[in-house]
Amino acid sequence: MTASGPLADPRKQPRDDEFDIPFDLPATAPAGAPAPAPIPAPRPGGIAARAQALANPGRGEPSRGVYLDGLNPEQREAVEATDGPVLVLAGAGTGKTRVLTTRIAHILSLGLAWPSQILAVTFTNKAAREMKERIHAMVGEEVEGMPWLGTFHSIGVRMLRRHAELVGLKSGFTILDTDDQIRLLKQLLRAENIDEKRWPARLLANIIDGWKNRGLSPQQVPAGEGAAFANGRGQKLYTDYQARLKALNAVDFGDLLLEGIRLLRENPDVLADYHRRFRYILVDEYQDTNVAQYLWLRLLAQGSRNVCCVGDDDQSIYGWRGAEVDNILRFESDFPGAKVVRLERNYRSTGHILGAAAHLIAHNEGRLGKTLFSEGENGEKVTVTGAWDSQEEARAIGEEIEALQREGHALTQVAILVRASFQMREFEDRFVTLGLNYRVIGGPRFYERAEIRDALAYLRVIASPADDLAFERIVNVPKRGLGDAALRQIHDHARAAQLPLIEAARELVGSEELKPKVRLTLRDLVASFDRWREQMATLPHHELAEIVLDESGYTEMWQKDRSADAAGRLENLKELVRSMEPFENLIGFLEHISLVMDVDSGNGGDAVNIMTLHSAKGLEFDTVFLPGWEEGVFPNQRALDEQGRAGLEEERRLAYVGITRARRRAKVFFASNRRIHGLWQSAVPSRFLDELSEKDVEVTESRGGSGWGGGQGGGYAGRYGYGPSRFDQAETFGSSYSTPGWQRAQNAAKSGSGFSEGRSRYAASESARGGRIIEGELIAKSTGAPSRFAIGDRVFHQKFGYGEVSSVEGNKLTVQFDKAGEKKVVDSFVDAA
DNA sequence: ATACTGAGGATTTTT
DNA sequence: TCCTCAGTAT
Repeated sequence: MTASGPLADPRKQPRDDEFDIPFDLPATAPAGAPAPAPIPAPRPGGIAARAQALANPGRGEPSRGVYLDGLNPEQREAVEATDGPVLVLAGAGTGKTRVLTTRIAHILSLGLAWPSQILAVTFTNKAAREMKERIHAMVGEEVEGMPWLGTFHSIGVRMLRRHAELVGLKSGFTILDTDDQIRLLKQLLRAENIDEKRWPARLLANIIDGWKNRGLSPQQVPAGEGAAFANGRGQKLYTDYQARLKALNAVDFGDLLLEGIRLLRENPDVLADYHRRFRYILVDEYQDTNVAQYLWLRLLAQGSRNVCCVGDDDQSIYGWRGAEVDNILRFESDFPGAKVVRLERNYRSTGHILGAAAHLIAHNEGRLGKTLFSEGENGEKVTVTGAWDSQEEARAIGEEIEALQREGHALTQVAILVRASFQMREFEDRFVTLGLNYRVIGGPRFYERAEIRDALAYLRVIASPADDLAFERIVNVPKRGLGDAALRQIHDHARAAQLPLIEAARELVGSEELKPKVRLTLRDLVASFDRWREQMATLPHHELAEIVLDESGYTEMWQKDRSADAAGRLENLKELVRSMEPFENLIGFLEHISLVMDVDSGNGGDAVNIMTLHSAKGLEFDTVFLPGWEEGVFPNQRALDEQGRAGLEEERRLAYVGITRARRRAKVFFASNRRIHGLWQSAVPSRFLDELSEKDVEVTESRGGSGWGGGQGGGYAGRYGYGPSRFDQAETFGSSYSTPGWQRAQNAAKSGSGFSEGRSRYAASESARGGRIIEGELIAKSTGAPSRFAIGDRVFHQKFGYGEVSSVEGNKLTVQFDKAGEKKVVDSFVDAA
């Protein structure tokens, strides 16, 4: 097996023998070791033996290890129930990961299985990495013998590479990401003469993904659904798409599972091998599994039936991408005789936070029901604060954070969790003004950046010349005069001669068909690729990457670019090259990148975390700010429109996830007016606010004193008003929140001074003026050392690019940025241009 | 082949 | 409002 099956840690050179060992022998067994059938004895001196010795000083009875100490009774029950199916319902902060990792350590130390006989699946690489680290902490090096610890996708690839021929692929198949997928679909749509305006490729990609999530092959698509796209051509397009993938020897992410299912179903011998191999199966975040993943798991679990799924139905927030909460709700009937363990003891949050969250989530109907409790203090109440508009919301949160900072709290322990990323901007702008360090988590991913994808495309063409999608991507990047016309010629020839694009190009160069200029350029390009491919054998791959980027003119292209982000892009390219170093070779790196494509974002010191609620799942912070709790924003209007009650319940689970991220302080905000897509809209507080238990909530005024009902000349309360909405009539709204601010707001709402469409525009300009006044005060207060910049200076800012200083007040500058417009920034954030 | 212009669309995200 | 994409003008 030289075409490299990926290992759980792709940075290790794939071992040649990995797949040649019979499945019922452990991959890690030393040569000549006895086969551990049916139950392997602990190897002398092995981890299991050591653990047993530790656990049972003076006794021969192997039952209990030190690692079990400190588990509560339920956790211990979940760890020790090794036989048969187990469902662990683990509420937020109840030690879910701990149970999972301890269970693995337990299985290993009792010698119930070799490391290579345990299948442990997670959703994200991050989760897999963490699990691996924690197991390592418990059992040491033995974790290195666990090749089947990984994400659904990485394990899927591993199986497919081994048996590629059985599903019509070659082992070196490439994995397409969403971008490649869409470009391919665009080609298909064009070939079918389908109007891409009416039937966008992106939509088709989503539909196909949806089918794949549900485990449906083209033939299995329900007739009605297959007809829904492009006047009945959906199913045909799906079929064509799969055919194209096969022709390219490629798969998309969905195929990694779908083809895996097909492989197991159509090849009983292969399935039987895996049944023998996997004595124990563990699944993290089971509530997030989709139908395909469920089917895949069920196939594999039919062997040993020792399957342990850990999840929390209340934290199922990925329904929109195919996750089926049903999978967890149905576990007991899917796996008869299953043991269900509930973990309800929360180790993370204070009583008030838990109480508020529990009361909220109790409004959902379809749930298994858990009641979290903690033995800690009640702590601070959850606060609910109204702001006039989103700018003021950001200002109020900024001030609270500065206050926390003054009290000595670390910014890394503060998070702002938003529903949608458009909400982040307001905070970024505000924090730039304040000079408050922040980091956005989850934004555009490293690998999605154009420059990274371009660089990778070059490397892909070098590594696998038949990668047409990669070739297409970079054939004219940087611009070298090989435009549409030239590409079409190459395409035509490739199709006629049945060759990959780059080979077709090579032949065309030798003919008279191309214009002389094009011919020369293309000849150079083909020659360059030949040269690079030769160098692949002699040069370390990261050096090769550097050479490729330089010689292709790619680096130069960005060096010449004067736009704001060019510097950052060059930095990203350097980072990419750096990240290649630990890998054994180019192939290994590309394999890793196609599945992981995630570079550890260097923890840039003390900074506030800004992220979406979705990406906050699994994390925890001392203080959590939850802005934007308004009807339409959260719960999100589209979720309600498209998914109805199910959508509302998922939004509510999202709210639950948000609150339960907080250890000590949860602070909810809403704004009465918000600009959405450039239009000011008056907003109604989210129904979720009223679903928080009053005993755990305190309604406060925004700290800046300029909130609704607050200060700033006492101006806002009178102008404040809700637009007409069903929420106004809702009975729950007549709640007895009793702070002055809340009551004033209610009075204002009842007095009928709600804004009409026209007046909400008026409100917008008023609020904008209010904003500047506040900002003026702040700036006036913060005059520090005189700035090193003067009016008229040219400056460069990491985020906004080049600009000219138009005013200087202390260390705060007002800069007219060429691209980003006028911004106020702290001078330490800019450099002289 | 590239630069400009106007329309349209704009959640959530992993692999 | 602001960004992306497609189509047109140079």
